[in-house]
Amino acid sequence: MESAPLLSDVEQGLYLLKGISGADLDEVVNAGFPKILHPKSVLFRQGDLATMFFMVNHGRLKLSMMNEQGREVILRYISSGELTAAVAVLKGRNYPVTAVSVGKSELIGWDKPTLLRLMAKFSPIAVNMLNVVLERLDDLQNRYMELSTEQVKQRIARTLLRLMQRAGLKTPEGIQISIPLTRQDIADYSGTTLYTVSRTLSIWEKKDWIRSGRETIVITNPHALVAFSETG
Amino acid sequence: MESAPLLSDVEQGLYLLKGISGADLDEVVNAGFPKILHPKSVLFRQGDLATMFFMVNHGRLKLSMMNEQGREVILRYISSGELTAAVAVLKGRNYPVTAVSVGKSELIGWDKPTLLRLMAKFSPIAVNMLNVVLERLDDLQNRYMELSTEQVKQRIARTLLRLMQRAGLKTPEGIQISIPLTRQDIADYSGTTLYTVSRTLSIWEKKDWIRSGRETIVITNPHALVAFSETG
DNA sequence: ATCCTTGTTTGCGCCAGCGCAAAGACAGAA
DNA sequence: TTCTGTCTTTGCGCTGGCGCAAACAAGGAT
Repeated sequence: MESAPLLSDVEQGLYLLKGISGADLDEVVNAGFPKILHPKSVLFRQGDLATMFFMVNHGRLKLSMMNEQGREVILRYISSGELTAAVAVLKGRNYPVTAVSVGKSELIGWDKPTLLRLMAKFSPIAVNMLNVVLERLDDLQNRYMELSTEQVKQRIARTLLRLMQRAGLKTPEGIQISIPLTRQDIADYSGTTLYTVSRTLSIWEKKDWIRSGRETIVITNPHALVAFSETG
Repeated sequence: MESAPLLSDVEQGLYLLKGISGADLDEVVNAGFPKILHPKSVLFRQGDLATMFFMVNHGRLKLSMMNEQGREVILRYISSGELTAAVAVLKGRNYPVTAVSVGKSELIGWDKPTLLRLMAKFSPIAVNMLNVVLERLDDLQNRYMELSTEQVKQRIARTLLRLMQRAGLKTPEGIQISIPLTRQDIADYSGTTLYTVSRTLSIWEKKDWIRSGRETIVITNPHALVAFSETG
């Protein structure tokens, strides 16, 4: 196990830690266990008893579910400052999703007794946790509606735009999605198949809306993609 | 405006009011505004500023969203003791969904200042609100996965089973869903079309799994339906 | 009793999206 | 450099589900 990250390494504006600073922030961070995850390693699995919850300090986690037949559905990618499984730990439930590190990730984990102690001492933590849950419910309601009513191509467009907003990097060519994504990943996020994703991206590439390579997407014409995502 | 419901009329075991009893329960209920809704009348619309939140005392509300093209998606039916829009009010946001009374409903509504006052005075309220949100997120994640990975018939089966669990009444013939539902409603809940719902129900009726009429569904063979919903 | 509105069923044709299969492209390992 | 495993593309055929249209059914209102 590596040493706890330096305080200066802990990202500011974190969701969990919003409203906590100075010595308090120090205390909260030091009460947790630092954890390093290598690419593609599993942090926890859907169905396991939730004993620890985590905040991403650096890197990125993929949160997904599997159905009975083993088909994967990506619910979300989370990055610096975001939380996962806090509620499951608090309630003593099982993890509702599987969390996998995308690249190399650096996390801080807390167990339940620590969480309870910190929540009692630092009131912003409970509030911040509630906000996380609310924001996710809201997001999921919208995606549920999209999945229910929109065509596949439209949903793929929305997926790219969502990922662009959450993980976009400006480049001379356009905005690059900084998460390595296979066609299968995009399909699992959009509720379709890798073949349809591939065909769709090919079309958009010919239209110069995007530029794509192996696990790489650069959005060269966001405006066109937005228009398409809204009108089909 | 009619008078506040008698305390004896307020259902016990309510989600919002769990852990509150006696004079306290009285105080909370009396701080709200009673409201009677006639069948199919709109309580609030998606996009309106959320000024009041509600608890269903008797009856049932349909919570739905519309996409840009006007296609409706049913997110949930809620009944006695369940809450809606508490968070939107608390956060001063817009209602994220539209709420319509199914039959005649009796509600209690509270505004934001009252909510804040009650939350400060009665700590179970905040906890109960959090639990409502969590339960819905959990439910929605599962349905999102189903929508993403399962076939239409399977999803229709799951919809019937969900409604059966939440609104089932035992009858000599089987378990009847006590909500009047059109084929369109079932379609909006399952993410399909009224035609496909009609065809599917016809098939199941021939197999004697269900018995259906105008806005009526009786599940005569729940076991078969469960098996089908899990295996396709 | 009759009309009228709202809901239901089903035939029919269509097509968006699926998924196999096979070939090609890329990147890291050795 | 070559090999190997992973990822991507695209032709092809198929089908689940869509949606129009038209007939039928069930209440409620007058």
